[in-house]
Amino acid sequence: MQITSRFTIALHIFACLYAFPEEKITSDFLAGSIRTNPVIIRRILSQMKNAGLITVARGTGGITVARPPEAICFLDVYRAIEPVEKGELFHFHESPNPDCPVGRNIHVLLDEKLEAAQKAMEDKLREYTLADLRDGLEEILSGEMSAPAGKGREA
Amino acid sequence: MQITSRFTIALHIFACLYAFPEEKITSDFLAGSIRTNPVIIRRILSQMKNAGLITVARGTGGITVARPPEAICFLDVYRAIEPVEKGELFHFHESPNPDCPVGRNIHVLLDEKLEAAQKAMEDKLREYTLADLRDGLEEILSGEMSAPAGKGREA
DNA sequence: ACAAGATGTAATGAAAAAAGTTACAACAAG
DNA sequence: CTTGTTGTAACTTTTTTCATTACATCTTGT
Repeated sequence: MQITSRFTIALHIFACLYAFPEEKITSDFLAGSIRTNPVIIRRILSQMKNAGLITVARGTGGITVARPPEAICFLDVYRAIEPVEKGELFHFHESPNPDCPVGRNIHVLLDEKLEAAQKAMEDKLREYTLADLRDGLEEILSGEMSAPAGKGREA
Repeated sequence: MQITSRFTIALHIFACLYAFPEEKITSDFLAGSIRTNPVIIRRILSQMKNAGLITVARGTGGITVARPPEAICFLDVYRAIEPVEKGELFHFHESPNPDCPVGRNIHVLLDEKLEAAQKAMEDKLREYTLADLRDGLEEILSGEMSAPAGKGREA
């Protein structure tokens, strides 16, 4: 099973904010870049707003990032977007047999280890910030300029 | 989104194998401990068999672990069970706009970082083996003996 | 040979979750 | 008060997971 595309969509949104600093970024604009429905975007924006990562201008439209890019890490975005059952990455079968010594203890037995694995991933997500995202994008785009799309490469 | 319960079911199966070394472990037996359908179990067994982690006795029934418990890590089990699209944990939206500089680059932009996060989790899963599982279970069960279930604790 | 008890797997269904869509109220600015 | 936007409810579609039934196949014991 995979982690929802909503997370990568959220990062996509930030990438657009840094890529088009002049433009007013609306949910329609973003939906065009991501190729999905504007309502999908608005729901994600809503979650990020509630998490205090951005502010959204009602009525007029437009998004502003609430903190400097160095101060928002991927984990902040992840947690804003994936508020899945108590934040547990791994899923247990609902009703193991309490009359079986294994069944009634399987959760305790595994919890610590699985949480450690989840934490390892989250710690890595914490290392990356929106500044990395912005810089990485800048680098890619400047590369695109010097070697434009299409096949126009000299022999 | 969460990782399928099939992974924790697989670990549950190994726990049973170590907890009941005398008994012949059948898919019916396991289904009883996990409280699911035997076919669910058989499909998981089939995956682990294909991955070379166990052998299953056809006809007569019974499961044997193919390697010593120190030689099978949680990641081996995870990979046997979750052969999700090229093993990618994070999911991208299918069709970002290729005419948008962000849309056509979002995948490259994020891939490295998300793979690093996934790898961090997998590296942690690699640290735990079935020997840890077996030992942890043994410890819990010996604790249960001295302080039996129910509320019979002395004041 | 064949009965008993397993596994292997296809086919199908039910339930849950994710993604997409439509519709419209609320809002801000010119 | 018009225009363009956000906020959100309601609903549908699609996908995925989980569960179930059915039956062919295999192994062993008699």
